[in-house]
Parts: sequence; C-alpha cells; structure tokens
Amino acid sequence: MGRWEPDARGRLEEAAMALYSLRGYENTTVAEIAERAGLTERTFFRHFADKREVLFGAAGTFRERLLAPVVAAADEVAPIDALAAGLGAAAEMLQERRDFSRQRQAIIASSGELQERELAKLASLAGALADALRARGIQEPAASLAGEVAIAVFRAAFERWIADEDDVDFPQLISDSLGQLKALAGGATPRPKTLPVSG
Amino acid sequence: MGRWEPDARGRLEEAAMALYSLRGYENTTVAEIAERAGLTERTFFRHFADKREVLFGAAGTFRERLLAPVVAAADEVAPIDALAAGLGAAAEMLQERRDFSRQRQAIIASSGELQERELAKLASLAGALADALRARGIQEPAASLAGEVAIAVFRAAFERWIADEDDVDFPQLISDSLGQLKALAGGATPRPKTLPVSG
DNA sequence: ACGCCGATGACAGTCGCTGCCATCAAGCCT
DNA sequence: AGGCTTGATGGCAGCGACTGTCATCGGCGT
Repeated sequence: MGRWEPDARGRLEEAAMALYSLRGYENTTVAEIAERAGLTERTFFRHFADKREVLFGAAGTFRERLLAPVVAAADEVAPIDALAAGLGAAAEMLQERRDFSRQRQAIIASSGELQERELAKLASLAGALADALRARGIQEPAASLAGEVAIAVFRAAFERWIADEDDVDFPQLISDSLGQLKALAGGATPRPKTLPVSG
Repeated sequence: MGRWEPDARGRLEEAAMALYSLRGYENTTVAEIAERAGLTERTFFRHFADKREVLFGAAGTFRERLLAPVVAAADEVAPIDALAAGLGAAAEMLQERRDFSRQRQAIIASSGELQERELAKLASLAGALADALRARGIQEPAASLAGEVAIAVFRAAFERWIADEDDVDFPQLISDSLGQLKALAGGATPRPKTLPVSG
C-alpha cells in the first residue's frame, strides 16, 4: 500500500481535524496538514480533491445508512415514513460519535467555505433520497421536494442535537422535527393564487 | 465615480456572464473578465469578493422581494401562507427576466463551485425567512424548518419553470409545489419512535 | 534476481486572491 | 486658477490552493 506507514488517508484526516481545530481552517495550509501526517502536499491532493474534502471522508457511509431504510421500505409504507426511517438510522449512526460530530461541526461552522461544502453534500443526499423515492414510484417534482424536505428536517434536528447540553436522543429529535413539519404544512388554508398580504 | 467609464460593476457582471457562457466558468480567468470590462484584475476583486460572487449581484433585490410579503403579512395569516406570498412575489420578479434567469442557471449548473455558492445563497435566504417568522412569534426550530422547507418548495418550482419549454406561470408552479408539500406531510401516519424498516 | 505496478516525492507552473502604494479624476475650498 | 481632499483604479509582489509531469521507492509475482 503506502510507501512507509499505512493508512495515509486516515492520517491526513486526523491531522486536518487537529490543525483545523487548533489554528482554524483558514490559518492552516495543506502543506502543514501533509507534514503532520508525514506526507507531502502533493500526496494530500491524491487522496482528497481539495482542502475541504478531507473533512467529509465518512460521507459515503452516512449516505448508505440514510438510504438503506428508504430503499428497503415496503411499498405500503408512506413516503414520509420511509424517509423518517432513513433519517432515524442516520441519526443513530451519528449518535455513536457525538464528540466527533461536535468537533467536526464546530470546524465547519467556523468557515464559510466549509459550510458551502456541507450544503453541497446535504443537497447531494437530498438528490439521492429523491432517486430512492422515484424508484418507489413517486413522480417529479414531488420526489425532489420530499428529499429536500427530509434534509431540512434532519438539519433542524441535528442543530438541536449539537446545541443541547444533555445527551438528548437524536432519533427522538428527528421525530419532533417531523411533527413540526406536519404542523406547518397541515394547518394551512387553501391558497389563492395571489394572497392579500398587506394594506 | 469611476476613473473613466461609469458602472464598472455592471460591466464586470456582463463580461463575466458572457465569458462564462462562451468558454465555461473554469476556463475563464478573472483577468480575462476584467480585460473585457476595460479594467484590471485588481479592480474586479474590489467589486466582488471572489470569482463566483459576480453572478449573484441581484441577490439583494431578490431577498427583499422574497421577505417583504412575509414581514408585511397580517398576524392572522398562517405561516405557510405568509411564506407562499413571499415565494410568489419572488417568482414574479424572476418571471420578468426569464432568458436571463435561464442563461444564468445554465452557467451555474455547469460548475460545482457555482452550485455550492448558490446553495449557500439559498441557505442564507432560508435563514432570513426564519428570522422573519421568528418576528411573527414562531419559535425555533420550527421557524428554521419552515424557512428551509419554503426554499425547497421554491427550488422545486424553479426547476420546473426553467426546464419547461413553454412560458408557464411561475407563481402557479409555486402553488403546485406547495400542494405537493401538503400532500407529503399531511398524508402520513403518526410516527413511532422506531420504525420497522426491514426484516 | 528481475521486472512490474501502485503510491509517493519533487518540481514547475497557473490561477485565485490579498496587501501595499502610486496614480488619476472629480469635487471643494480659498 | 491653484491646491487639497477623496474615492476609485493600476501596478506589483506575494501567498496558497491546485495540477501536470516525471523520477523514485516499495511490495509483489515470476
């Protein structure tokens, strides 16, 4: 595998997390990350497309956990319940690494570039959820809308989970957010094409 | 104002749109944009924070149009109807510049960097909507969730509007998307804490 | 022992982006 | 008219992210 020590990729991820936390993302150069990992800058870019991507190594596993329940759900299960199952599974996965998730989120929150990348990753997940729903017979644009709404539900629950002092149950927060979604969408009046909004 | 010709900012925006369309975003350098606008690279970065931002000059106006109806809505109006009014106003604004919107969206769709920036802009709008809802008494995390759901509704309608051959009514598409949202969230069963997803 | 191959190092180069200072144009004051 | 101030611009040097290219090293099979 590697020329000397094994798991070059993992060492780069660890070095990046440590340096981003210590000096901040923008004050850390790729060369410094590589040096800390015992590698060169050029090798960093062979393992990660750019300076941001090193924080998203677990995105693949997360995606699988999120999608599996949606794909596996029986046909009779309502779309929102299939999505809820996926969100719950994803939440359980993160709950096993709460400290890691918090540190990672603190880093991302400190940099606009990283927030943009995270939004892109979440949008990609929304698209994958939409694909899974289409496979279940849901048409566009309902499938895409549902995928994005599911991600919005996840984000709302995730923020509470990260912010909460106590070790609250993440899947339960997902369930709460879903309840709020239903309150929002369900308690409304039929919509005229143009609403009287002022005067 | 300017040293020679007026509206340096506008000239840079036009030059960027033209070059991004002609050779693609990644094959266009900032120096080329500046040269086409009769300016220098250094001046480009005085008007725009980075190479992406030059495509988002109208974001401020769009934000105002989106937010105004939400802020101005009477207290009795349900949150989702206030959001619907804002989305409708924003849609009307874009409908007046359909060709421009299409060209701009084609550019954004061609570059991952630009898609990330657009997602960040949309997320910022979702946050602003959440702020407006909080001013109306909606608590967190319902306000943030509602803001993001509203943006998801907008995106679903926007994609249809851009893709459609005919000149369909954008505000009507917004209304359709809202209907799909209600179908998604309203037609669900109560949620058990753990769902049977497999086996 | 030899050769193959994937991973790494080394180097040069482009481009996005910033700091610093000089320069120019226009308005204002005397 | 002449000089001063102010805001926008040009020019230049430099850093850091990222890429292409080639040499090199280590492990592996034969």
